[in-house]
Amino acid sequence: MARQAQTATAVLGVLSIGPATGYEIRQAVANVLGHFWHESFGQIYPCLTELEADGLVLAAPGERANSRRYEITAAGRARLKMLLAEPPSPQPPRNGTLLRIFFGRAASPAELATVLDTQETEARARLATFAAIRAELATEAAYAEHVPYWSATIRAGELAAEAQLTWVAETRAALLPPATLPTS
Amino acid sequence: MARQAQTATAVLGVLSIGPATGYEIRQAVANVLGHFWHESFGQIYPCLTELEADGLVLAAPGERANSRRYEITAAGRARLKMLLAEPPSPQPPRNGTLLRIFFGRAASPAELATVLDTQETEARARLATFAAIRAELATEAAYAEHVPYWSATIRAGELAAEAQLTWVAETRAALLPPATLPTS
DNA sequence: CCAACCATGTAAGTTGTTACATGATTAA
DNA sequence: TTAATCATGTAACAACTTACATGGTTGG
Repeated sequence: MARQAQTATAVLGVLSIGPATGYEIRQAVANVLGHFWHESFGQIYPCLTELEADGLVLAAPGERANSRRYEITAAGRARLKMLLAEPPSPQPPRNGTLLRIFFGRAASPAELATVLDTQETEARARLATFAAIRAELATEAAYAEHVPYWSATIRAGELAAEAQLTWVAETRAALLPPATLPTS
Repeated sequence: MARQAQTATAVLGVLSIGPATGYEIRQAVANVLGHFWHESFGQIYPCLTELEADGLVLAAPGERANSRRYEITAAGRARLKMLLAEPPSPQPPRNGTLLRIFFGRAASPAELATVLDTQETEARARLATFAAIRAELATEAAYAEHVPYWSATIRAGELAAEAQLTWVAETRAALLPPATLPTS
């Protein structure tokens, strides 16, 4: 139960919204949720097999040959509720950018500037993606009950990205010699 | 080179500040840097052995029996500079809290409230820790050259924690029924 | 008909954690 | 003297990724 509990949570969660094939679960995880949670094929299929064996999901033959559409069972919903109530197992921090800044004295200013530029570009790209997702969410009437939760999730990403932009600006001013600024 | 490259960066980075035993490296990583980067014993010792074989660090007998104090070599500094210049390999997102919020419709409001409370407590604790580290940094004259970099790293943590507090407040208002508020 | 996509699954390999084994030193 | 801390290292295990193997379906 401890094993793959986190993957099971994600898979059951997706199925709690509606039936899906393994492929579609992967797609769902790769889209909105993908900005906060990652799963790969190699985990999803074995997990589905296990969940089926435990009676937490049911497989029906899909529209295509060899495809199976999974549905969550009542037991599956109960399990999901349990899993959601468990305290999230913290992922050990591994922030490559901050590792580079922390040991920044051993690097050259040009390298630090690149790190900060990349960080800024990525944060802006994420904000743009979130804006696009929000626009899409507004038109999806079918999932109206879920929208507040999805919106809250996206909001976390937006605030984190904004904090990152603030940090980049502050850090540029603090660590980079003014001469390297492109202005004037 | 790809293998354990990230661990090697952290280990060489610590040694670029001063000589240390494997145990001390672990300590260093567990303290300030530990809020942004994690390494375990099982990685550090084999990594040191490899680095020594590659001539990037030198081992001298330490003060205690069976202890070895490692020093970075010129080649080690050069390698560190290279590693710091490489783009950080992104860690796949696995935010347990956001996973729980995203599927929040399948959970009860009480469980959501707990998740948010935990998030808030953790963020506040982190801010307190960062304040303590800042106070300590101010008194350390020996590492004055590194302080701007360490300070920038801590600042990233502070901004992230503050963003998290903002998010918790917003999300409570958006997702939790007003009746569950403890006020009046 | 061919490319792109839908769809499932496995096997090998890498990475990282945890527990264990061992023992010296220091402070209470 | 006993607990905590310093110190190193390994072995087993768990988690996760990647590449591979396979084949159906749809649209241009």
